[in-house]
Amino acid sequence: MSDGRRPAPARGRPRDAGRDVAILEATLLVLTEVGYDRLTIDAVAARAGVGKPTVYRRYPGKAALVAAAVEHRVPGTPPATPPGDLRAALLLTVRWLADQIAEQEIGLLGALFTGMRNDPGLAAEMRRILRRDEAAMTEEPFRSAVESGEWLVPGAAELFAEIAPAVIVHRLIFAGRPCDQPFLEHLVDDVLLPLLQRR
Amino acid sequence: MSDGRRPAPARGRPRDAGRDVAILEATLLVLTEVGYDRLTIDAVAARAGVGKPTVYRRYPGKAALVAAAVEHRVPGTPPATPPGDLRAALLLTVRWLADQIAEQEIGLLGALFTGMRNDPGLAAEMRRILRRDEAAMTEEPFRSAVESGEWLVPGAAELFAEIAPAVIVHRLIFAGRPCDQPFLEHLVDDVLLPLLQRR
DNA sequence: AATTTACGTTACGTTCCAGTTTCGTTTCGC
DNA sequence: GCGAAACGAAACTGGAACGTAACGTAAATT
Repeated sequence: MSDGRRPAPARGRPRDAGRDVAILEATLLVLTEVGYDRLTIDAVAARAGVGKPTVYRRYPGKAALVAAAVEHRVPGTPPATPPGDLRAALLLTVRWLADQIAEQEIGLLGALFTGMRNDPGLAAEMRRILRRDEAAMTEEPFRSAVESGEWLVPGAAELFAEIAPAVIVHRLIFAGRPCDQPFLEHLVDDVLLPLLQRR
Repeated sequence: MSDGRRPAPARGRPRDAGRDVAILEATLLVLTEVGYDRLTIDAVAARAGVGKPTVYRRYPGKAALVAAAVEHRVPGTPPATPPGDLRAALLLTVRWLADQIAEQEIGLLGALFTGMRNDPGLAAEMRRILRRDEAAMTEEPFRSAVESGEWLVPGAAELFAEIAPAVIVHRLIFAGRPCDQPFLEHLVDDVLLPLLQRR
């Protein structure tokens, strides 16, 4: 939404764009490290090598800062999938997805959990980002699959986006178990493939 | 784990069991209302109609209090399912599950998200509770289904417990959309039934 | 009755963090 | 060069919540 940039001051010293990105990247770092509620502006400023007023000059508070940081975040691109082998493509995508969630997104999901209670705007923003990432994620494996002449149930991409992240997050958070290779193969062979290729 | 009860004081005024449950129930109430991190001991004490030292006499801090409250919580019992109609049974169970999660468990999941960062013990405790609840949940519909001579894939109960809560939570939290009737029918017809009856 | 402990109330001191202000310095546009 | 605004450092105020201690009272054991 608002990125903290004013229309046209045009007078006096302009803001340092380098500090802009330093603040956002530091926010993401702190967010993934300690979670949303333990994130403090002081910690972000220190990590960014920046004074605290420099942060407050750009964002009114924690919610806006985190929203801007998540917005700024460039999601990793899913790996290119080999054409002609749907199982391998799904396995590759699911492994990449599990790594992404385990390494980065847990902090974002925690922010979503925490922030949605008091700041619905932040929650909506984060959901928008997550949808964007998921869309980018589901595009690749199914495009190559369809190109290979593979038959898939209609709405396969949506079904995948609905189930795969859910099950992975459920295992990581609620079960507290890692998404190792046997689990991912189970997910692909016993859940995803039967659903996507069902006729 | 520890429920804050001493072995055998046997002398002096005994602790009031009524206050015990009042504290735990107030904790659950506040937890579902404001979430884990915004839960304060003062609020719990006030809600329970109890002095703050009375809480601290029983639990050393927030983590132990929440753990005990979640332990004490009696999970709602899933509705009895009609035999001979697996689809109706699943639909009933899934609807009940969605209501449970939307009404109560979101606070618990938030506590899990928050607590796992600084208090692994609390996280483990909450996972144990969640497993217990899920076990109680999956027991009913599949017992009646098997009794009716319905054929199910081996490990059907585990598969259900792995997928249904995950997809429901994903929709509620990440997508921010309600689990209305069309969604639940989609979940049962397009995901659960095909997987459980696959041969 | 004496003792021991729980209880509520109230009042603390502490810590953490938010958000602001001040000040001296730096960097830009004009 | 001059003014305006950003910058870092630091100090500051205020609030919220923690956890503890002190008091008088209530309830149990012996």
